[in-house]
Amino acid sequence: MATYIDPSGRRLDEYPRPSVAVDTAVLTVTAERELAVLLVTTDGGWRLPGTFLHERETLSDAVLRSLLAKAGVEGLSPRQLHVFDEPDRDDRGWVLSVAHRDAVPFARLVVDASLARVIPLSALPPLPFAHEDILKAAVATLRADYAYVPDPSGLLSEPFTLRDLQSVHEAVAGEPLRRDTFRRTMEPQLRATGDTLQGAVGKPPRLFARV
Amino acid sequence: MATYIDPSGRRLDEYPRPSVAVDTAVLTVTAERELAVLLVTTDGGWRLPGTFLHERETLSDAVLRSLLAKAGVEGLSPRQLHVFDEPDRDDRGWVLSVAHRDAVPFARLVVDASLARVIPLSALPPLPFAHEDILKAAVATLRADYAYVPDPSGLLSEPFTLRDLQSVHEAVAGEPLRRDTFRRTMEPQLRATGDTLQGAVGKPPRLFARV
DNA sequence: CAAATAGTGTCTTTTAGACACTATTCG
DNA sequence: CGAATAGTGTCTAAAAGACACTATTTG
Repeated sequence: MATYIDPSGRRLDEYPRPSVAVDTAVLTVTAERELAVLLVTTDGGWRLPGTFLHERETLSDAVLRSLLAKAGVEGLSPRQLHVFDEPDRDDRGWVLSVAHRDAVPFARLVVDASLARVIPLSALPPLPFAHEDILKAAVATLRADYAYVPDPSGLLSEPFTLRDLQSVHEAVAGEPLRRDTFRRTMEPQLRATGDTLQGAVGKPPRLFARV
Repeated sequence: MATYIDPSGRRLDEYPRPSVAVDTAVLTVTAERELAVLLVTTDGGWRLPGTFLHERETLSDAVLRSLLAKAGVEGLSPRQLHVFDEPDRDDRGWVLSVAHRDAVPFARLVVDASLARVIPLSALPPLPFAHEDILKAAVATLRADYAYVPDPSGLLSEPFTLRDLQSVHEAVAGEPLRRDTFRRTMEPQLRATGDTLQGAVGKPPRLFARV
């Protein structure tokens, strides 16, 4: 890559540099089938988990590091949402914050309740300004991902029934979905295991897996 | 916003900081109705225009500064695409590059041909690796924007005929569009000026403006 | 058998695509 | 009038939505 040249001839990588942080909205669906987000608490308030970028670390690695510490979760695949220029004017310095999103099964989030909680979106505490926007963007992208594809983030453990899958999709969408249309959209994208789920009233549902 | 706390108790904003650059794909449609991109030349090669972020400057301002210098264009509204972690391994340091996209009428691009050119996508020279990805993402978002909305980036000067509008949309889409479907999609979103364009063969087309 | 849930057939509505027809101008 | 382009009616195809029916289990 060519060097960026400045009219003054100065080497531009010698200008002052910003601190770079990552903040991540980790979304999940609770056992009660509510869309929820991982929040951490500091100074009595709540915020999305984040950290400063360490030297030569990738953004993705910084996200994973911050989440491993706060939610004991590994193997995520964070997705970038947006860079916030001025995350906070009264902060201690010049900070860029790169917002990320991830989604993970509730069972894989192991949080120390004194540091972090998984909180349903219906019971959200006040968040720092930019964090509300990050959360909105995170939910919007998750909804787009789930609109036509069965559980692309693997929130549901396999095998599952179509009813289970629909309830997860409804939690993500935040609204009820039509049973027949949902089945016709999703079933062709699933693999029937050949088994059925026994033991409940009614016709035993077939079990499916992704791909 | 709460302070980011480190297990070691170190103030994380005292870690080494990356240089932050912006690179922008400025797209336009030429008089020949070809989708084209602004490229700058350095060391005999071509690349997307970019610059390092100056102190306390917003990303958007850095994009505008770099484009004002290279294409004499003002009043853009750059849109973030993605942050590249490792824009170049053999670069002189630790650099994050924030990719942007913008679209501007061809007539407003005033380039010094020895520094920069507007080059149709059909005649693209080799670009640095990440820049090809930026360009792809820029085109994809522009296509999404233009799919159902008449010229949202204002590439066409008003007033215009539906034929003109369609040719711009075809340049963006990279494929021919159906005339009747296109009209039915776009006309309800336009305002007829009440005038027609005189002087050519055939029925004089009505003139429209956005909103 | 009644209740409950799974799974499907089919009609309607909506939207996109295809095609051809009418309308108005220039030369 | 013929050629050219603008604008529209309408049929068809595909997709989404609505609704009700059949199927299979438990108790």
